[in-house]
Amino acid sequence: MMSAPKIEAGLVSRLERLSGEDPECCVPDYLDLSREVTRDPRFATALGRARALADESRMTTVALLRRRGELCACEIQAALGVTHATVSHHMAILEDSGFVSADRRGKWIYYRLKPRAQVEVP
Amino acid sequence: MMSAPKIEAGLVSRLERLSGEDPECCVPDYLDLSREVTRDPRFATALGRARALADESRMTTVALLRRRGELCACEIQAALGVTHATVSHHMAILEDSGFVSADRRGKWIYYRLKPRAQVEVP
DNA sequence: TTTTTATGTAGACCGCCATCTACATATATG
DNA sequence: CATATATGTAGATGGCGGTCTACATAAAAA
Repeated sequence: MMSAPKIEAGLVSRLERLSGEDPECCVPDYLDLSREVTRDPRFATALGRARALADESRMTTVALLRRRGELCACEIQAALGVTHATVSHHMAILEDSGFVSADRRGKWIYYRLKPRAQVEVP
Repeated sequence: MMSAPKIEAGLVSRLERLSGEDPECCVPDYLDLSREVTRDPRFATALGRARALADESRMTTVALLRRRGELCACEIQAALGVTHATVSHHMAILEDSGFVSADRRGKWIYYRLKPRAQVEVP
């Protein structure tokens, strides 16, 4: 959304007309309002968490962890049917977004869900 | 996740060993467990909702609707700084995933949030 | 009706990301 | 130590999706 597309002249004139015909009608600078929202640190967090769940493998992993409580990487690999490299990739994303915590016990690394495994829009 | 990668022989043997050495230890067929989870209709719904929020433009739109209550497409266009075609694309996704409802009043289509604008893993 | 405004649709482009292979690192075991 | 197992990392690749332009449709205004 960071490119610089053309805003139709009609839209601009309508906004100007709106703000002109009724002083009580607050027509904000929509772009600024948007920027204010996205500047909120919670916005980046929420977006990261949504992205983390927006993948079938990761959503499956979280769903499985909800049921099994704890799974090691190799069990997740078996469940997803992917390579261990892919599992490692996914678990890093789930850790970074705060969904899971990792706990190494010997050769194995066990993952479990952190509280509140959901996404809320700020 | 639907390709058919190679599962290392070591993983298979470990699972076999695990299930062998302790009859109480339930080592499920992980792939089947995964399939059971993803077959749940709520899984597809949750995944669709996560995907819907996993985009900066749409997350911004939902956040703005939470603050403003109601916005027409052209206002959303101004806020996002994209073309109307892009807005139309995004709003269709937000409608399909159940986040927003549309209400046509004259030339304008106003969008508002439906209750429970969040994503929960089934 | 003709024109303008608001939104939808179709198709193309392009960057991002999920996945893989190959190699590296960590841990345990012989 | 050497070997086997478990996981991490780097780089390549292919497909999905966000965005655009161009055209189509809906609704109001002239």
